[in-house]
Amino acid sequence: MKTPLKDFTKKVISIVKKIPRGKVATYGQIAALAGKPHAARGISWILHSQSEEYKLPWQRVINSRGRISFRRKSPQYKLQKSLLVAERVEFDRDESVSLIVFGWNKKAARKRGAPRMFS
DNA sequence: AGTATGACGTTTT
DNA sequence: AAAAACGCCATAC
Repeated sequence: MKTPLKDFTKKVISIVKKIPRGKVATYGQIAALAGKPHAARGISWILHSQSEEYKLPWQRVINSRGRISFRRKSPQYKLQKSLLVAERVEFDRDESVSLIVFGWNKKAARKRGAPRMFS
């Protein structure tokens, strides 16, 4: 047995599991919901190491810009994108998701406004 | 205890 | 606007 997970981590796990199908949340948003608004980085560790163990819908967690946080060519990027597309999440041509439309909790989208669709 | 890693976020160059 | 710097947090070793 590994070291018991901290409350924060368990909280994060339970929150991630609550993200509805077809919606996405950001790392910072989850961290905030778990009580540590600045632990976005910690979230990445959790998803990286515990997603299999706890069957987390890790694909529904993206960064604050509404984009997938992997390099475009990586297999993980393609996997995540296909999983999301399968849930009816749409990507615009900049490979970004509108947090206004698909964000689980709209507050995250608020802050920064919708990702610029054209530039 | 100090360093390294991880899928981040915000501010400053 | 793009890139770098900085800050932040949880684990592994």
